[in-house]
This record gives sequence, structure tokens and C-alpha cells, in this order.
Amino acid sequence: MIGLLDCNNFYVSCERVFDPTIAKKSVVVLSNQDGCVIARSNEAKALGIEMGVPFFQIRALTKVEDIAVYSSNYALYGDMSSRVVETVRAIVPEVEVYSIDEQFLDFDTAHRRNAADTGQEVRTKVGQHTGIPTGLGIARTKTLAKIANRIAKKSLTHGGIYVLDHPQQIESMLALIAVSDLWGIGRRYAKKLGKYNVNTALDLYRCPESFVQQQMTVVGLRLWHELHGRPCLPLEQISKPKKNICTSRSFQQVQTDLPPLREAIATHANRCAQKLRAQGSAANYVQVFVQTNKHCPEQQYANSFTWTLPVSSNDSRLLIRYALQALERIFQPGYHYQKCGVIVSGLVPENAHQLSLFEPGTLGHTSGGQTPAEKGLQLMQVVDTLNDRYGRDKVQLGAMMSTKETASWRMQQNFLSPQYTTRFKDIPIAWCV
DNA sequence: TCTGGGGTCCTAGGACCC
DNA sequence: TCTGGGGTCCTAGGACCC
Repeated sequence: MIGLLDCNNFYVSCERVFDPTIAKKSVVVLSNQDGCVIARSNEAKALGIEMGVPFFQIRALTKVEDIAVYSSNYALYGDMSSRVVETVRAIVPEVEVYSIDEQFLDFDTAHRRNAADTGQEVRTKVGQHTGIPTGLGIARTKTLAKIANRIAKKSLTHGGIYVLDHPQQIESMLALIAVSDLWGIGRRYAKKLGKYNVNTALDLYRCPESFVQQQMTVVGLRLWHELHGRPCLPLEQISKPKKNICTSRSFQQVQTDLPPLREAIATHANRCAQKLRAQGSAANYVQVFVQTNKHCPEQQYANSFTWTLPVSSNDSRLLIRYALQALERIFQPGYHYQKCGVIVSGLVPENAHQLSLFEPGTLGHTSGGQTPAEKGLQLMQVVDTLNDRYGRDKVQLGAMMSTKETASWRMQQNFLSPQYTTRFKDIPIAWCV
């Protein structure tokens, strides 16, 4: 049996753990730039606040209804997520961390009592150790576990846990679920299936296999088998290294000049390099993109440029250099830029990268010393160690740093909670920087 | 008139997830 | 005035190989 453990209203719950005064209040958490609502307490949902609604549309309501509003605090949520996973693993070792607030649990290899009892123990311990409430669905496949989890959360009578196993029980539950609510059915497929009068999960369950394959390819076929209790999606305990890494942000205010864009791109390129080093990868391609605000009626512009690096790299200095050259190629004066970003791709293991024939030091000069690439890697390791200990970007490159004139691109976070679990990193080490 | 039979790699576009 | 930021997989078609 497979379990899906899902943290209830995760970001809201994290904020509540450290501020009990909002335990009973309506709470919302906003996306970056305080743009959209991305998490809501049950009370906020009851007020009709939808997922993804722009904040400005509900700002008045938050005043009237005395709703607590938070900017997203990913340092806090990431840390709390790790604590939840740690607690779960102590009871059920075979775990797939699916997202920041969801894990799949393999109850079969846990060699425990029945899944429901073990699951209840997991929920209790997570609550005790972290203060985060959870819902748990248990079934024979991941897709059915997702459904069971929905039932566990929606229905108060099941106390946050639900086991979905008997065929008749599965069919009667599938009849109550819209096909669009299935894991793997998005807007497009829901619309397409609707044309064939396939509206509930049970309708899809009863479709012929050939129809599903024809209309939804092999992805849909897997979903269909999973609904019938035949696992097609294995538990993936070891997270695979990412194949692309992207860092992008909207600006606090639209930007028209090159200098603040250079600063933003340098900052994003550095973050990409950090993420690469964290997973032990190096990139072969660096892509930079810029875009204007598509919600505005004014003249639009969006463009990107991709460099192929001479050697694969995760050196912040090299990635910044290429990223800035890419920016120079696509920057056009006269536009109101709203967003920019850096994508690195063609990722390879950092220790297996292909040396360039022309890279200095790679031919005939390596006997006694290190190549520049090796030296660079060491330097980056030192920087990472310092920043890990003293806080993000305590040591940084000049290209990332702002002057008074260029700082207006940086993020808006008007409702940020304290770094409750990582606060010591805020202690400045100014003289070291 | 007829015009083989395999492959690989890359990219763009479409679909989905949180 | 104000509208997030990441990712994955699959398929079709084109270029190219022997």
C-alpha cells in the first residue's frame, strides 16, 4: 500500500506554528512580489478567496475581514518541510519527497502493523514534532492514494486519514470526483474528455483502454491503469538531478535601463550556479530572457539568447559573464521590462565535464598544479561554505550588488514573517564581506 | 515506372505538476 | 497602480548517419 501524506494549507500552517495568535484567523500567503494568493487557511477559503487570485483584488476584503496576510517565506517553509520528512522517515523509511508539502510513503516495506495504524502514528508524530496538520490517503497506487488523500482532507468524519482499497468503494468514490480533479488531468484534457461525455473519474475508469491511449497517449494510459489498481508510477526515493535549472523574478517596478537589469541577471546567474553546485552539476548552456508586462496594453517585447559554454561549468563568475553578454544582445532600450531570468541546461555531472582543448592549463600544464577550472571549483566551495554558515549572499560578486539608483528591481515582500528557524544566519559579518 | 531499412539526435510544441 | 516561480514528460517532425 502507498500513502500520500499532504500538509494542510502548508504555508499557512508554517506561519501559524510560530504565531499562535493567527491560529483561528483567516490567513493568506502571497507569491513573490506579493502578487497572488498561493495559500489560504480554511477560513480564507470559506470567504471565497480563490487560489492564484491577484492580491490587489482582495486587498480591501483582507481589511474588512481582518485577514492575516503574509509574504512567502521560503527559508521557513523549506526548513519546516525537512523536519516533516525527517519525522516521517523515522517511522516509514521508504519515502518519496514529491513536493515541499507532499510525500509518498511505502507501507509495504515498512514491515509495520497495518497501514492505517502506521499512518495514524505518522500523522500524530508529525503534529507533535512540527505542529503541522496533515492528511493521509492510502491505496494501492499513487493515483488512488492522491484520491484517498482528497477524501481524507475533505471529509471531517474520516479524521484526516482514509484508506481506499475495495473495488466497490473505489468505484463509488470515483463517481463523486470530477475527471478534472484527477492527478494528471489538466484543463486541456478535461475539456477534451468533456467532449466525449467523460466527466467523472468513474467515466474515465470505464473508458476502453484503446480510447484512452488514443486521446491521451501513454501518459493517460498509465493514469487509467493506476485507477484500476495497477501501479505504473514507482516510488522514487532518490531524487534525480534536475535537467534544467531556472532562476527568474518579476521586478518590483518595471525597469527601463540596462544597469539594474545587469544586476538582476548577475544575481539570477549566481543563483543558478549555486543550485548547480548544490546538486553536483555543471551546465553547457546559459539562456537569458527578458520580457515586458503582458497584462499591460503598451508595446510588448520578449526575447532570449542562449550561449553554448566553451566548457561545462558551475562557476558563478563564468556564468555571470556569459549571462551578461547574452543580456547585451537582447536588451532593447525603450521598453518597460517586467521580468527577467536565467536558465541553465545541458547539465552534466560536475566531475565528469569535458575539458576544452583551448582552455588554458588543460594541455601540458597540469602536471604540478590545478587547472583554472579546478581552482574555480575550490573557490566556489569556500564561498558556498561561508554563505551556508553566515546566510545567503553574505559573500557575493560585485556584479550582483546594488547602488541606490539600481536597487528598484529587487523583490517586494511587505508582509514577511521572521526567519524563525534560520534566524542566526542574519547576524552580519560585515568585515568579512 | 520503379526509388531500402534501419537508426540517432535535436527542437518545438503541447500537456501536466506543485 | 497592482497579475509568481519553478519544473517534468511525451510526441512529431526534421536533419542526419550507415
